[in-house]
Amino acid sequence: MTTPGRGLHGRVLDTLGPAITAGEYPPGSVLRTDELAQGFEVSRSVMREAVRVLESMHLVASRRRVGVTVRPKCEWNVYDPQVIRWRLAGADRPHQLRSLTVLRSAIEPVAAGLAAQHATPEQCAELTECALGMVANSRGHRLEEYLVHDIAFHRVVLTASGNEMFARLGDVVAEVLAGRTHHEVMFEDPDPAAVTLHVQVAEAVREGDGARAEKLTREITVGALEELDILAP
Amino acid sequence: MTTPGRGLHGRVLDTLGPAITAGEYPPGSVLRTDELAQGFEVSRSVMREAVRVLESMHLVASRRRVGVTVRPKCEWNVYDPQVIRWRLAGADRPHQLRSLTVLRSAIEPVAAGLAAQHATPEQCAELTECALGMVANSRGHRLEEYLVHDIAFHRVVLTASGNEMFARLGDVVAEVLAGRTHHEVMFEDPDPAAVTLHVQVAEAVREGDGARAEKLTREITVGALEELDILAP
DNA sequence: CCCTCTCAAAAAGTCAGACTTATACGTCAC
DNA sequence: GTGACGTATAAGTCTGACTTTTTGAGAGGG
Repeated sequence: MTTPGRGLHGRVLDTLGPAITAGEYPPGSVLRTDELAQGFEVSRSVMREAVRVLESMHLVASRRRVGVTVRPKCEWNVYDPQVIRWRLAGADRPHQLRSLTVLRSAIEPVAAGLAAQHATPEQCAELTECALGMVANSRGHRLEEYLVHDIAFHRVVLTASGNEMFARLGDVVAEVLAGRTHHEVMFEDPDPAAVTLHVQVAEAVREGDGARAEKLTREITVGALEELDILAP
Repeated sequence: MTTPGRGLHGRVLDTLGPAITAGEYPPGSVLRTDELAQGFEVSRSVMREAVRVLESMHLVASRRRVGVTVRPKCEWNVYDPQVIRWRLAGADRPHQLRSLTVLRSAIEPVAAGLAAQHATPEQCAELTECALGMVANSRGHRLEEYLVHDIAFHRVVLTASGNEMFARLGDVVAEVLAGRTHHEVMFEDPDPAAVTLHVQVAEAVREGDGARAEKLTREITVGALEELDILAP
């Protein structure tokens, strides 16, 4: 994804980050830098850099004379893409997937509404292309090809919204969509109704109809919520 | 806010972070670790730790034989609370405040709807208390006292939603509300209509009326958007 | 003239060891 | 029991030497 082996401290993080986010060390656990360095067979400098990164993610707090203490889950920087990836890779996956899907359901409709106002002609064309790609791969178990276009579609919408906070959620949405295709439901072809909705969103954005784009996107995200059995009776 | 002087590397970040997020180094600029270390009069170890943190925020990328290059704005981890604080403290403030207010307008209504379903009796009580505090301080230039209750109110709503992603936006909303009171409009007493809306949201949540809580919160956020002249004609 | 291959310089990366500083905790006197 | 004091501990800092990767320049050949 990002960069596999970007230095020794990176490889330490690849092990330590998932371990912490998976809850292997309960909140308040104390780690010693020296012991960790020995355990990973790296120098203290390297281990210190790794700890600094974990600290910047608010996963741990380092205090003199005490050690490196694991912070409670509620203090983590849960929007850090790295943290999201670690959690999606671990036992927390289902819970994380639900949280992110709810987040999507709040963001994407608003983003689509803004995209209808701000999208450039190029972005409109790209959007239409993505929607057509989805249609073309919606039958015959072409799940991977469908996924590529689905991800691209939502990424364009978020970018075209013109809001940098929305735009940066493109990677998160990509992870959620990929996760759904690879590990959850979706054994057969995607819901035809969802495909149609994507085409209609592209239309609405092209026509500058923000209200319609928002409403249609809300229907898409409601579908995503229902797939995960997140709904109020 | 967090911890002022948590080590030398922290003090380096306090200078370097704001400088980068303010755009003082254009994207692609190359910094040398050794030169920076000399400039800040710290050892290379300390400077390396600082660079590692900036790297984990995707503000810079470190490559051998090249140096530490500043990444383009669109790649930054803009949800990192530290990055948000740095940007709010710099020249980017107005733009950042708008982005975050739009984000609020997408998140908070949905969060309020969920809070109506999931809020504990304690949270309902706390919410009512906050709303009453806002009413009590809505007249007579008691802006600071009003702000405290306003922040607490929105924090409770986000927490009570039961979604960890929403909950972690409490700090962001606090920054936005504080920013509005301290640096933007709001020279006189807050809008009475907004105060009433908060009281009604507390009611709706207490009664478990998610749809009403969502709708009322949407009115609140629309008001916030209008204050910043963000609206479509 | 252009292309490729080689090589050396440059900057990050790694390591080891010594030293400093803050602080939790135990001890002792009161 | 309460307070002041001292000590052990683990993080923090600094330094200097060494390694590794990568780029860009220059040599050589087509």
